[in-house]
Amino acid sequence: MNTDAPSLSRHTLNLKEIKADRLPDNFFKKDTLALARDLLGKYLVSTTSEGTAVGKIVETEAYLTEDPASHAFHGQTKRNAPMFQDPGTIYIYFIYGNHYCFNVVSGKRGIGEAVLIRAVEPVSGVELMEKRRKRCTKQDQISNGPAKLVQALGIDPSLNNQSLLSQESPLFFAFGDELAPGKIAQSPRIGISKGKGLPYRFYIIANPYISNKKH
DNA sequence: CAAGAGATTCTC
DNA sequence: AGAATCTCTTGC
Repeated sequence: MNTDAPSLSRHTLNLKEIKADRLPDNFFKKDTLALARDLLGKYLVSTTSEGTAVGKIVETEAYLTEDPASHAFHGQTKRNAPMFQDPGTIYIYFIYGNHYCFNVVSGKRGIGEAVLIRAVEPVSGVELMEKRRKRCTKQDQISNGPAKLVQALGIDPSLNNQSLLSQESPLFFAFGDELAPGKIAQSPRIGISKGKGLPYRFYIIANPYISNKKH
């Protein structure tokens, strides 16, 4: 029995209601590991000309300063400059010649920390997400990876370095499901070659939409 | 299923 | 050169 099955209310979500539930600015002004954990269960909302799509965050990773796996480890560069902006800044990077991944900047301005959103569970606008992920045939693989969710939600890479906290932002976070404390797990991060031992990945236990069920 | 490799381009 | 990935193919 899957306790994460969609509830009826999810099908009735509309943009106005979700906007009223936006996470406040001070939600992001906390320790980066705490933010990575606290974003689990929250909604990530993306509005485009095609419509609105919403995903519940089920997996995140923290990238800290003094962290060999972080893009910011060797200091500020043109690429990672958004990481050194205020918390709530969008950091989108291009990877492996094909893909984009989405992070929220965390921690104090100037230190270079962020939370990578690794997987979301489709909540609203599911048809739109399926359309954008045309090649994906399996229901639970529409948004179970950092580049997949960018595609599914239609996150525009040109949003890089903009603030999520702005009222006009087409991309923002909102309060979502209450999470029982026992549902959160922590593990090493995925796909990195340095900093492998650090348990900076957070996910919702037994959620079908996490990116890698083995970790 | 699990494992491996190609895709494809930007950054340092 | 190598990358905070995805997809398809191959082989068991």
